Amino acid sequence: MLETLSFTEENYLKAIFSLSKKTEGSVSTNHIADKLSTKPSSVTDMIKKLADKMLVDYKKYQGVSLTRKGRKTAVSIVRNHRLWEVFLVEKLNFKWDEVHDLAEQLEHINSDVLTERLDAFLDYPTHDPHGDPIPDKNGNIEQRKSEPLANSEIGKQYEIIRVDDSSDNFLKYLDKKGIAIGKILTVIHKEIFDNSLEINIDKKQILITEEVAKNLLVRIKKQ
Amino acid sequence: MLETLSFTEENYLKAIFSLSKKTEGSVSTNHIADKLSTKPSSVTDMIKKLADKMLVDYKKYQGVSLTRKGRKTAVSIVRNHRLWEVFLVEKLNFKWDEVHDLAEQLEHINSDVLTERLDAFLDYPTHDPHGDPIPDKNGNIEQRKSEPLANSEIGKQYEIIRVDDSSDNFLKYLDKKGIAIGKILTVIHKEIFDNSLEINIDKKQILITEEVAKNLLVRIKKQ
DNA sequence: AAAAAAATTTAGATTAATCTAAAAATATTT
DNA sequence: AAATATTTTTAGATTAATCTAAATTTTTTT
Repeated sequence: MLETLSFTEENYLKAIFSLSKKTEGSVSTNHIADKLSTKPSSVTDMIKKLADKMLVDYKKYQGVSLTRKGRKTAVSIVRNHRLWEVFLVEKLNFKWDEVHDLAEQLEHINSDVLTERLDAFLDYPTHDPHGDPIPDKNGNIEQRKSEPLANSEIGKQYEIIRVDDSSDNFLKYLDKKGIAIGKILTVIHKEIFDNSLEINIDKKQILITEEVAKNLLVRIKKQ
Repeated sequence: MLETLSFTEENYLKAIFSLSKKTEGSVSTNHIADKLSTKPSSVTDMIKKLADKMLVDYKKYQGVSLTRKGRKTAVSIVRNHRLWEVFLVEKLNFKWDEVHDLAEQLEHINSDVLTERLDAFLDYPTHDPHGDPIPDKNGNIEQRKSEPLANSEIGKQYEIIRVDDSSDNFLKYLDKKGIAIGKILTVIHKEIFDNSLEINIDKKQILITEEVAKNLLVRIKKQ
């Protein structure tokens, strides 16, 4: 069904998939080049190749979007990536800031059987260590409602369910502050001047900047 | 220490390592080409590249051998391969005839930390599902003494500790006959005409051809 | 030791993925 | 709507890994 793609082709599909979630619609050549740290001319070449394989829709100068087939492939790679991240954290005791690069390699191992066995071995996890949803084997992605903590209201209680930035530095910062997926926090005060927040978490009061609050995705716990 | 090598370069090192165990000394271009299903001219090109990187010793028309550095790399890939095979069989319930191709991909994931974590997670296995020894992290390979069952003596009891052919077909044949690593057998009779063996295993008497007996490595249990 | 066979290397092409520099198209500003 | 800036594509090269076909070296046979 899904033909064999090169490592590089798979990475392009994944990049386009990831970018199209934000841009809604077609993705520009420059964006892809940025995301993959390559040059726009290289992107144009690869896009043509992917278009020949019916993985993307492409009209010159108009950007690209994934076809159904392209999306299916991309989602399957994302599924692999997130399952391997769970494996690395839960079974091999890696920290959540250490797993991305390894999962980038493991995700390209192409075997449906392996993926399903791994899924079962991990007891069918629904989210990866960063709170991102793991697509099911049919490619469906459960979308939990969440909002950035930056949009929160004073006095309300929230549960942290996801991070929107998975960079090492951000994750290590969160560790240091004792902020983690699943924790409950209450917003005490929002500073009008710089939008920083005073929050209560684990019975301690801490201050976080707006930048941090934008990248913490939460859902309301109770009023 | 060990620079980054391409997938292909790693496979050449592994092939040379594997072939030099049998040939003792240097490995010929044609043998490598056969092993990797490629052409001798391609092998020559790659050998030059590996020689430039000080991974092999090479003199035109004289074959190649691994340098200390090349051997170290090859052994580390073999270590990865065998650890992943153990993982696939013990944790993901694959059968021993199903793991080779997956391990061929997993072995190239380049992370010492990952390897050591995996080793610990599997509780430091010493042998893979085919009975091949897993090199330790320093590259030492424990050599258990063994002999082909074809060389066995009548009336003696042996333990099966390794298979010398890991092809799907051979492994499936062994499954069907109830022959597995760790089983104990007694040699009842050897037919002079074709060197086939009558053996007793799990209280059943079965007949195996010389070809099979050559590929079963055993060690004596008691007289 | 000469001839024949086999193994190995070289020369020259090919494919995938990339790049730089220049050209073309689109978008933005005045 | 013209001029300018930005984005995207094309043209032509480069590198890695491979191939075929021809040339060379080594080995084996006679």
